[in-house]
Amino acid sequence: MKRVVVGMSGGVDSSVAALILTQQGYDVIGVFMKNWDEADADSGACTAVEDYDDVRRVCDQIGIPYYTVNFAKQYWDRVFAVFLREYRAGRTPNPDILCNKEIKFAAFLDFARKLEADHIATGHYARLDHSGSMPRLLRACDASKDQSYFLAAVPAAQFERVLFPVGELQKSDLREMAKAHGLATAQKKDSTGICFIGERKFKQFLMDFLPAQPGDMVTPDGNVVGHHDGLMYHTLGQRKGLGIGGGGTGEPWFVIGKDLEQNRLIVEQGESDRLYSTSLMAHNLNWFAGQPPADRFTCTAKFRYRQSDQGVDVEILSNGGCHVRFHQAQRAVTPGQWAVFYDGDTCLGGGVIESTEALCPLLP
RNA sequence: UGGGGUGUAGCCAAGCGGUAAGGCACGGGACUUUGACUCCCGCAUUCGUAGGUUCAAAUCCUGCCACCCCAG
Repeated sequence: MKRVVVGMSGGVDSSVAALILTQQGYDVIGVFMKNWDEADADSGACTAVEDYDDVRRVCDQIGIPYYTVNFAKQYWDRVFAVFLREYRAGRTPNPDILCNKEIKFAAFLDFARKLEADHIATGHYARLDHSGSMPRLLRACDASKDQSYFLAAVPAAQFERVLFPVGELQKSDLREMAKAHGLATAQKKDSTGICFIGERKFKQFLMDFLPAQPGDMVTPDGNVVGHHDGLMYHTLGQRKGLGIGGGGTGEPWFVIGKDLEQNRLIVEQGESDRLYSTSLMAHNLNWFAGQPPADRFTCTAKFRYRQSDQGVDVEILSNGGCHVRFHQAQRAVTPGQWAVFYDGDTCLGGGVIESTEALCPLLP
């Protein structure tokens, strides 16, 4: 009997993933990862305990053994430290993409090997085609839940023994299945926020690790219109949290840039053309096929989770990066985030956004 | 000190005798395995202040206060 170790979060998706695997005749072991040690007992401190309780309940219900494992050290070193470094550098990282690469499909994979597992599985909404020499990552059948974006940094080899049991399901059917089997998590609300850390007041959370560095908020022509507590607490295209309003056109204000040298946050009132870009440069590329489809190719891309697919022309550069030209100007494409490429339902890979070319230069 | 103007929520701002629009900000929620965006809901028993007129005042009258502008 093939053995599968399932990463269980305490949510409904991984619960059903485990259920499906038992139905398919696998020898299933549930494993709950605890990767974040709560520093202080503020908001959401107990959710990890509740989540593990749910994992235990579900595993008892479907009759599989369960374990818990703590990757807090690895998470901190390989994910969170990078996350903080990126923020310090003025970028906006995506910790969950890194988490998948470094923890769920690396540290966890190694752990499963020690349990002599043939496969690992998670509750991700994505599909893997194992028919070829290399695994091919495909979008989930439920397009509205597709999470392939978050998997774009994982080297293809790390997917060789991975199963995504819920990738074929519609979310509504998955909920029904959980309900039909009376799973403890059937009605549980989907969790959001940074993986293993959870929903937080983001600025407050960051402040615990990146102390305030107050500076001015200025318009593109240099008028000081307010003050900020630190550039790292804001990201491109952001509206909330600026605290400025009134006067002018009456429209809301948005972050359109960061001036690291002078520690100034550049803001503008209304939907600025300056928020739009026509191309980007990316590095740290990961291609599931082992290499890009060609030196130049056309495909679709996403620059953030749940964005609709955008047509782009990709040009591979000699330095290992790539230049991505957008068919249509894109709003608030942000350095540190990931550009992920698709050919139809196939996820080709992705890379970290290094810089963008503005539709309208910020400085004349 | 004369003359004029303005004072409505944190900020803009409608209102012009009939019982406080709207926007921004902010708060809450929805959406969402990053950060964002977006959407929905909430947000002045009260109109600088003290009186007066009136059935009824943010709206009219008077005093006072504050700020702005022009004179000087």
